[in-house]
Amino acid sequence: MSEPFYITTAISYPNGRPHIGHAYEAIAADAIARFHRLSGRDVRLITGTDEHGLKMVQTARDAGIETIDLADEMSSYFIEMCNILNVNHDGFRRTSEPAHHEASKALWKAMEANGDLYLDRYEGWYSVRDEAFYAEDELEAGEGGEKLSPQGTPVEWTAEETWFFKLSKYQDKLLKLYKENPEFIQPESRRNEVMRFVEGGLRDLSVSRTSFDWGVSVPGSPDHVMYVWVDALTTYMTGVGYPDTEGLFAKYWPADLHLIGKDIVRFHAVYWPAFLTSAGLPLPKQIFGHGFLLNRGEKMSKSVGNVVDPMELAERFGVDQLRYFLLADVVFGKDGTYSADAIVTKTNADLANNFGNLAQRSLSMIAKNCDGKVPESGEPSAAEQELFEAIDTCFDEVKTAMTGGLFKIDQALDLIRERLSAINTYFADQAPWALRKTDPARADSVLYHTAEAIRQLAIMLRWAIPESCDKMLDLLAQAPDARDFEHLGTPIAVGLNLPQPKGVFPRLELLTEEANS
RNA sequence: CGCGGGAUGGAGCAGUCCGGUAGCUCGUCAGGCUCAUAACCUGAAGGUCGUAGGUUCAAAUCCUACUCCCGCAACCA
Repeated sequence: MSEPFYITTAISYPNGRPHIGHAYEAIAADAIARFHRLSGRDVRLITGTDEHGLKMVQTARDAGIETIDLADEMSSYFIEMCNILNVNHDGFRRTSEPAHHEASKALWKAMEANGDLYLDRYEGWYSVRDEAFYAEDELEAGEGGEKLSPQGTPVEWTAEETWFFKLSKYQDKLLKLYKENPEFIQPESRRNEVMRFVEGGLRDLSVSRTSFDWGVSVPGSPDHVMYVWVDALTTYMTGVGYPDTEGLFAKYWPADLHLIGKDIVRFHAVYWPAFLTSAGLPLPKQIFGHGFLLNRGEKMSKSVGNVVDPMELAERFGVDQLRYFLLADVVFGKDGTYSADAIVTKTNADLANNFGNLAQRSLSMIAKNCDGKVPESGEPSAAEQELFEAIDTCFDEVKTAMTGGLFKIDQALDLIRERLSAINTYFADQAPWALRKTDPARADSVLYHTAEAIRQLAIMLRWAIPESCDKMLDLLAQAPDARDFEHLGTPIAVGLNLPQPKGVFPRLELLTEEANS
């Protein structure tokens, strides 16, 4: 039985269409999931949408439609995005689903049974826009002297009855958790931020609202709905069958990784483990807060008009081109920058030139000179030994980069790029087109080893750009079930009939109007 | 003293935790090859690593002070 690996993305708040940041997170999660699948692990990837909360209600009201209709429409775009980007999830959970309501209530009851929930009054200046309370000294005066939140949104004095979660009780336990498990929050900078926050003291958390009813109702308190984060985080368990703790849950929980954006690290690294501890459930092994993507160095923003639809990018540049760019060009964990120019440059250099052209030049020689069959391998010379030693090392290094708990995705791809480049160097040094005239057997040997090297690299790269690597492996006539990491050691068969080679990565041209966008 | 991120050859970045010949990609220049997607290979030019001090045999890397840029609002991972 292979070892389970359970990974989740954050669930997206769908009061707008998905943007490049959602795509980035989904792609990264998919790449990590695929890597583990290729390694033979039993992987489960769950994503979804967090559809509750006042903003959804308001957005729907503004549009003149029912909230659920808005949720249906918007979540469909997120599902579509996953399909288009080849994000191969094992479940798309929506918080509006009945099963999810059941899961959230079960978690609530478990926390209540542990004595961590109590009813109290909450009074303060509340901003509907921010869905947050503010202290008097945080407020600012507006132009007419009215009170505004620090974000400049209107606030009103609100007193409501609300359920509290005894977060304060978990301060020491959380700090102990962070200290004993440095990998629990990554990268390092995020971990430091969280630790500082918790060290500063935790207050009990208001976990219910009575001001609207679009959410999961609180068991025994029909006037209350749960604070969005209580039910949003529960999605990770809904995705493995909770509250049923047999079956999927027993197998996959706790999650190996919650991949999230850096803005919601606090909810995942502080509230979530506190909730779970309270409910007597095991904690996820790691929270990883990735960075944000900046459009040409600027934060994307509707007012600046630089919000980019990831589906349009995929359409324009290619799904794998977009995936490769985001995974390879952004240091995982840090903020990154994207632009049409950067995507074209990076994917042309690494995919079209370094990889695609390598396949094309070698496979077309096989097609023309070897009757389209994989030629005899011959005795490996020192050049081949050196090449394959480098490729073997590459896989070890890639594995280390991807499984060390730090997910050095960009480094892993860089290692692969280096080896593809090494194959190009090998090919040019050996010059099989010249050997063809002087030593045909040796030329065959070079072509054989080049094909074999490409086969291995295509397998190694398959988690990042699955569709293209599969095309590449099609050109090498590899069976669909012979494309996992365990097949790296099964060399391509001599005499195998290869299809007519054709380019896998077309070169992209940057359009004039894209030069500055 | 609010918090955080950043400043490294023309551009974009890694390296900074655990001091020891400054690395990668793109671009530029010169040469090679002609199997290939104007691609591939070789070589070269180009940086006193934001500023000023300090520690050290030695600092991009540690310490101190300072300057500049960007987030921490909104749509948002």
